[in-house]
Amino acid sequence: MRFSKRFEAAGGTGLTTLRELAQHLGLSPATVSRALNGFPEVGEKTRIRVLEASERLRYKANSNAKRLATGKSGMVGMIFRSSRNLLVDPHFVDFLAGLSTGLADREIDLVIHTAPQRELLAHYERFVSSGSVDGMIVSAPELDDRRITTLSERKFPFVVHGRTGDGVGYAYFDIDNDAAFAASTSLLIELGHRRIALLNGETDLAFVIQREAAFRRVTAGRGIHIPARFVSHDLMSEEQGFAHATEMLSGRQGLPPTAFLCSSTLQALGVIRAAAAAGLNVGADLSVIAHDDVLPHLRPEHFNPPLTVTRSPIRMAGVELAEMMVARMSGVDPLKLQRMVTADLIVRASTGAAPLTGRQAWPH
Amino acid sequence: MRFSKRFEAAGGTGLTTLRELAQHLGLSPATVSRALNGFPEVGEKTRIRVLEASERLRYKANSNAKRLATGKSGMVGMIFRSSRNLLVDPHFVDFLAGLSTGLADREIDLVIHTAPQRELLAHYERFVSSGSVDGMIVSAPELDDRRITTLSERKFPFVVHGRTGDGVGYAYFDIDNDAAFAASTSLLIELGHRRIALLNGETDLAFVIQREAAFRRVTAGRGIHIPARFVSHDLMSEEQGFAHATEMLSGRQGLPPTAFLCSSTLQALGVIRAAAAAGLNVGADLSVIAHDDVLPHLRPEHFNPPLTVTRSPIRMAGVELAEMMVARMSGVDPLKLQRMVTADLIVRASTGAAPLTGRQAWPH
DNA sequence: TGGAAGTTTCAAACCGGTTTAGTTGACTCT
DNA sequence: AGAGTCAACTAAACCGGTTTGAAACTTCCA
Repeated sequence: MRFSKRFEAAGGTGLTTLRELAQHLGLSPATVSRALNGFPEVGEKTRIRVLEASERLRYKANSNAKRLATGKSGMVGMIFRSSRNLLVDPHFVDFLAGLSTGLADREIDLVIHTAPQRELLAHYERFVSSGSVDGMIVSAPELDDRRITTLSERKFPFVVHGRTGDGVGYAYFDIDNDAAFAASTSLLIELGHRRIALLNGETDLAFVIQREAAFRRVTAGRGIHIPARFVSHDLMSEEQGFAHATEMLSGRQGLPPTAFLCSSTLQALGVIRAAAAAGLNVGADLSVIAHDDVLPHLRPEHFNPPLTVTRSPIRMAGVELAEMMVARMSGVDPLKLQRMVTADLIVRASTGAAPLTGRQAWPH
Repeated sequence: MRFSKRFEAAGGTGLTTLRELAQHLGLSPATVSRALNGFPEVGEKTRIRVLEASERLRYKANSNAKRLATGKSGMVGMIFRSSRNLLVDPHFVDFLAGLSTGLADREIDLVIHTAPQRELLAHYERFVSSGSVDGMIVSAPELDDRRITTLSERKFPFVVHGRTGDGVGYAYFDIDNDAAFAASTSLLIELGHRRIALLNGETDLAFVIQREAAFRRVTAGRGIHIPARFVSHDLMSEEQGFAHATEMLSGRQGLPPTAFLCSSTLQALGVIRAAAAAGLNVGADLSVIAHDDVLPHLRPEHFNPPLTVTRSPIRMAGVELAEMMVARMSGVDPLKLQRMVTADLIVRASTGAAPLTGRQAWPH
């Protein structure tokens, strides 16, 4: 038997180790390590010898040994709750795509971990204090997010996509949800709409609450009352958009809305389908606006009619957060790593003057 | 100063170590390690003492030390080429979603790594022989895929989504592309179509070649000639589908096709848009079939008209491959881990009898 | 009562790198 | 010539777990 039982059990791969390489060269492991890692205190000819031999013997440093010795993993992590399953949400997945390419540019790998809701925080703690990763990415925060408080307490580097509020102490990248939804709402009101519906996301998410607050502030400011049945909280999918729009347009509960404001282009797609089913003409009988996260294969400019949107690529957010994550890991003050971008309002054919019946004030 | 310089540099976190925990309990590290890992040779009262103390002191084993000692990482990896950027492709991303949830069920993490095309194989080698991961997932293989040969040579556990051919020696999960596209093609021919176009994916991918081979075999078998301009190879996106369909329908190069066979529902969406622009009625003037990978927010049954498809959820492939990966890592013979599923043909309103002009044989 | 067998526990080696704290030898300065 | 400086290299400690091989303590039986 060539290898000891212990060696086999330990997953011994029979690959070249640093010690073997050093022995082969008649050098100490220390020197070889330094030569390979580009430290200055190695002679030029020695370095070349080492690099050549390492190439020839196909030496690859054991990454786990390296991580143990340096205390750095070269990876950042992300944890999903298996219940809610963010991985089904295309917005989220597209963010992930941006993130991983952004990290790759900096030679950092992304570790994806999934845990059930009730164990979520425990997994965060384990991930953080086991040294698996050098930083964490938090996405879709809730208004009072315990992941964020946990990571902050542990003083572990992390960045957030979205933010729980103003004046927070962590690094984040977010769009100005308030400005975007205020602008959309104002546009609809200026077009004469008074019965405006909001198809929003699930209630506990911070951005959902922020968007809704803007919507309610602007409508209230113009003296417009929004009945409860005009606001829905649900998955931001085509199906749910269709279902809620169909219900609202049916008029079963009272006059239907003349305009829909959607948190996502998927929901808008559902609204358009519901409008078609109801024989309504989008852009004339009914106006639709959505926030556009720029999903790669869902182009609101190709909808029929082309969709009015507030636009901000979610993939870009991923790329930016990758950069922030790296900065954060190297100790940059989180307060200097807070970025909020405005989403541009792009007016297309899906919005138009409110039909006359829609201009009447809502009976209180 | 509480900690040594060395300690700080090594990322010393001030967290409880196994040795500290052992000292605290008046036991040896060996016993504590065994107690925590459920080995039988530990007294019951001792085990309870250890577990309680570990809980109380919030002990979390350092994962890198564990990995070094055991030679197992508990992670599997996936490498993307940054150039082609599979991460833009929703099919691929949805596969990833299935994969990561499937792996999570088995407590395995997924590591995502990105590398430029020309360094791709080197990164595979480094990933594999540095012990970073216990297994690799290969997606979208080419017909003669060097990633597969490299991994095979290294005898490293891996599974493939798709397959390079018949009688291969590695573990894979694939849909029966041949049967699916043969069935679609046959359906169109039986409906009287003779001028059939194929909108396919990028040329070098194995499934693209397999699908096209089936298409050509069935048409040729019925004596139908397919001119080169009726077959396109491109990204499987809505835009490209629209562009190719528009060009083919323009009739600039000769009679337009009366039917389109698409490798993806996205392309079909583009074809439908092109048909509308050309004033053609899908289902009557023009038939469209696509393969449906069941992207969560792109439901061909909601297209207008509802789309005839061959259907096989790509997300499920991810889940299945996760299971296979685990089996493969624990040494199961790869030949026992080969699975091919058939895609069901679901006929909807987008296919219909060929218009009379379409029934004429193609002039050779 | 002595010894075999079985159960718990421990000291030390090990995984494969990195880093500290020197040592060696050549060169410079006075 | 002797002290001081500097470049190049090394031995050994270290990161924090796991596992081997042996020792200590019980228990059981002749």
